[in-house]
Amino acid sequence: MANKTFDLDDYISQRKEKDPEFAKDFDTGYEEFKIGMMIKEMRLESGMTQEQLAEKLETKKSVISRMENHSEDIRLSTLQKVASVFGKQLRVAML
Amino acid sequence: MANKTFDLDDYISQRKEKDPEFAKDFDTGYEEFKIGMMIKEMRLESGMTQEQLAEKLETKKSVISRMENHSEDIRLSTLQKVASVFGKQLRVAML
DNA sequence: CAAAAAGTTAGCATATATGCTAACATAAAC
DNA sequence: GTTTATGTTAGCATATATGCTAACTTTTTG
Repeated sequence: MANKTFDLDDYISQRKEKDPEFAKDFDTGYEEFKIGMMIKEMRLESGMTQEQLAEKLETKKSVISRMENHSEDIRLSTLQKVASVFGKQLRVAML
Repeated sequence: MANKTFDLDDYISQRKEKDPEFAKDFDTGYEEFKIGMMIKEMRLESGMTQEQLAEKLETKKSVISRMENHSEDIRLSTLQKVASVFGKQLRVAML
């Protein structure tokens, strides 16, 4: 799983099958919820604590917690910073 | 071309080959520049003026121009609104 | 259990995306 | 070449993402 491609929509659809509660939240339109999930997944995969991620992003753990849990929106530049910490490239597409 | 998948990185690399000036701008790190290009491409493909797009987004044409040309960053929610106007789904991935 | 580590939340400060107007520039239409 | 449509930019107002601290909760470790 170290170098997997994390596709958000795939993740969502798979998880919706297994977890009806999750599906409900997502369908209600909590878009940022999934981004937070994504960030958390990547952090856990890389074995980091919130504080370690925060250090790499030159911020504080409270900021990471907010991003993962209940931030309402996020800037593209912030997502890019996060991606780069994980050695990933951010890709944005409309399809 | 009506329903094409617009992959940003592919677009960038293709264009860099043909247009060294563009490549220079991109490599300098103007990340938002490419998002603006993407929005403009989609608008033109759908045959809209900036003003028409602005109306659908309930804003003004000056906002669209700024987004397309020299905005420095953009919120994910804004990108989602734009995508939905074009009947597209926004996809974000780190890979 | 007790202590330590990790994560959460509230509240406020600051930076910046977005909203808007108005003046201007450029291109299209006639 | 003069309207008309379209696009650009500057300046300012407003909304909100992000930064930070401190108190708290939860989990982990011994």
